[in-house]
This record gives sequence, structure tokens and C-alpha cells, in this order.
Amino acid sequence: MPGHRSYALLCPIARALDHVGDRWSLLILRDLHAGPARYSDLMAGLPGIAANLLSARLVDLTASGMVEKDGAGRGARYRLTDLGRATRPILFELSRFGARLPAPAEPVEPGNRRHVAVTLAAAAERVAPADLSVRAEIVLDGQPFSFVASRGRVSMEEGAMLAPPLRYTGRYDLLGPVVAGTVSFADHLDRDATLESLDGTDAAPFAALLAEALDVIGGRR
Amino acid sequence: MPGHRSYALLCPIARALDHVGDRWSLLILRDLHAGPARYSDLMAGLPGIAANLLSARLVDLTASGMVEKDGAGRGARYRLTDLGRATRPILFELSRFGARLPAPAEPVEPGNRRHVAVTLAAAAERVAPADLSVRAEIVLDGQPFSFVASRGRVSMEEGAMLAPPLRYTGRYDLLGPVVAGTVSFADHLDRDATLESLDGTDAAPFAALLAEALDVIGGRR
DNA sequence: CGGGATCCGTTACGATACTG
DNA sequence: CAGTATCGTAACGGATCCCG
Repeated sequence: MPGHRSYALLCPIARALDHVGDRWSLLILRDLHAGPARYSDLMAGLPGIAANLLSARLVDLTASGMVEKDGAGRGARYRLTDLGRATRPILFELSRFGARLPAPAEPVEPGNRRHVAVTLAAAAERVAPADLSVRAEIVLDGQPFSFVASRGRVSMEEGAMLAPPLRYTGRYDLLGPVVAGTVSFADHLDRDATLESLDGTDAAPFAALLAEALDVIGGRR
Repeated sequence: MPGHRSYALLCPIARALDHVGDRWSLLILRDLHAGPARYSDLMAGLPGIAANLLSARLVDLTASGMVEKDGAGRGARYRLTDLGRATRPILFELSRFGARLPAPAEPVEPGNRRHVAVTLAAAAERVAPADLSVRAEIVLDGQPFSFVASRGRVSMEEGAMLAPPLRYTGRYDLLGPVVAGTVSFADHLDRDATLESLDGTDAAPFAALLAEALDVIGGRR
């Protein structure tokens, strides 16, 4: 709510946009869905944002009760509250819609891969069987995430996993054709990525879950 | 894409926001989900928007392929394309999130009730059995909508229905407590609204669908 | 050096007035 | 009725500076 430029309508959509509709707000939330982050982590994931804007948005989101600040000074971290986590379906649907749109001519490279976490976790949760339990590390362009599915819930947070049973290693840009449906996930695993079992666990259920999640993102399920 | 201030990122969320993230864009789409509308209809549903902004947004949304213009001059109408209709899940999730937030102190009254259509239709579709067929007129604050559920799909468009089998008549503001869960839908029908069968059709399935849809909006399902 | 705050030129927004 | 034109104001974006 910067400068109190509010829609002030009865409609819940307008109310939501009063809190998350400002420029950068949803992208900041997107990054925070990958776990707590420092100011500079967020800067790295949001190419083009001005420092004052990031500050202002973090203040706004905190005032709205969606973000909390842990600590102060050098090691301060921002994390989502429960209300902030409730934005996941919004981000997920934005992601599905965005997948239908043509890619921009000159994409800027973000400095990290945090942005994939929301989309992939939410998509996987749409198709995860309630009786499936998976722990796996996902490494994208060298950046590790810990992926956990359990009782129909899926989370994906930035950071290496302790003793992961499974590990997917690949490049973010090579997932694009899989999402678009022009390359099958099986072919992707053959040619462009690796999926290893580190303790003998069967990798097939995890692979199937990823394949279905990418179908969801691509709008094929 | 006003002034081409684009996020230009690889992330599909950023790509989506490049097309629908500008101020007013999602609220314009929201109104158009209730059916084609003239310029002045949209102005009435968007209190506070400036005329030049509405013009500019309609141009942007048309350029993005989400909106089409029918006719020219006095009777021109704007309508959603298939791509524009694909924004419904985004609006629906925004609506569910907005329902969790405190209502603004001084809500401005919009000049029409078009904004309810997306939310109610999307919510009803979440719970509509595939074998349920319902045609009903919904009149909110005197404004009629035609509500149709069939084969698991639900639509709700502004405008009176031809020979409706059922008719719900009520006030928008009195639905708030039902969404919030403080008043049951049954009590709402008893005290605050009317539900009539105009040709002997059983109103119960329609009532049950509405009740469940309001639960969905309120986050209880 | 990370985590911001300050300053300033540019861009978008919002209100009103005006035109076909 | 359906917009366009104008203009003051507010927000954004980049750079620089400050503070621990």
C-alpha cells in the first residue's frame, strides 16, 4: 500500500490487489516461497529492482502481515508468515498463465533460481498422491533445493538437503522445452540432466512426480 | 506493457505479470469475465479509474491478445478472448486470498455487480458435480446474472436469463457474512434472500451448489 | 562488505476538461 | 457515449552515499 493508493472496493479481488498488486510485490513473495532470504539474496533474484523499492516493498509486506524479519543488521532474514504462504496458489496460477505466453525477446538472467521453487512445488502438489513420500535434492544450474513430498503436501526450499536419497541435477533453461511439451521428460533425463539414487531408493516415483508436475505447469493436466 | 516497463525475466510468473501486472489490468479482466461490456460499463465497475487509463489498458490487453473489441463507436463492446478467459484461475485465487484480508475501512461502492461473476463461477466450478445441470438467474442488488452449470463447467454472465427455472434474489453485502462463515447459507436464505422455483424445478441442488461455492470462497473447502 | 537510506531524473498515474 | 488531451502529482529506477 504505497502512498495509500488503494482500490478500496468491496470486491475481494481488489482487496487482494491492494496488498499484493504493487509492482514487484508478487515477485518478492515468489522468491520468499523458496525459503527465508537476506536482502541481497532478494536483490539477486530480482534483476532491475531498485534498492529503495525493495526496502519499501518489504516494509509494506511486513505491515500487511505477509512477511517477517528475523534478526537485524548484517544477517537479517525475511521469511513468509502463514498469510504470506497463502499467496502460493496465486503465484502458481500466474505461472501457469505465463507459460502460455510467448517468451520475451531478451530475457534477463536472474542471479539465482529461487523463483522455480513455488511453481514446481505447487505443481507437484497438484498431482502428488497422498501416500507418496519423497525426499530429494534438486540442483538447478548449480543451486541446490530440498524437495519434500509427504501426505499430499509438497515443499521445495533453497538449500542443500542433508543426506538426500535422490538427486536431480540439471539446467533451468533445458526444462523449458519439457514444460512446453516439445521434449519428453524421459528424453530430458537421458540427454540433458541426471537423476541419481544415492542410497538405493527407487527413483521412479520421484521422476514420475516431476514429469507430471511439468505437465501441470505446461497446462497439459 | 505501458512504456515497456517489463520484468523481462525467464520466470513465467514475471512473464504473466508483464501482461496483467499493471495497475487496473486484472480488475478490468475481472469485469470482462462477467461477459462483454461497453466502455462505460467498465467505467461503472471500476470506481476511481481515469478514462485515459482505461483506454490505455484496453489497448494493452488487446495487444496481448486477451481482449477483443466488437464494433466501433457508440455500441462497441469489449470481450475476452480464450487467452483472456485463461486468467480466471488467477482471479479466483486472488479472490480467495482477498477474502482472508480485513475489509477496508471505507469501501467505495462500485456502480455494478459484475465483479462477483468470476469469483462465484470459479468457486462453483470447484465443487460442481459433473452430472449436475443447473440453469438459474441470480439477481444481486437488482442486477441480473445468468448462471449455468453443466458437465462440471460453470459460467455466470451478466444479463437476465430467458425463462429461468430458478431465481436467487439477494443483496451482495449480505453475502459477506456467509462467506466469512458467521451466517449459514440456510439462515441467509431464510432471512436475507429469496430462492424461488419458477417452473417447479427442485431448488435444492442449486442451493447446495451455492452454499458450497461460498464455502470455497471463504476458504473452508 | 552487506544492508539499507537519500537524492534526482524519468515514467506512470489520476483528475479534469474537452472533442467526435 | 466513447474516448482523447492536458497537466499536476506520485511512484519508479539508477546512482550515490551512509552506517553498522
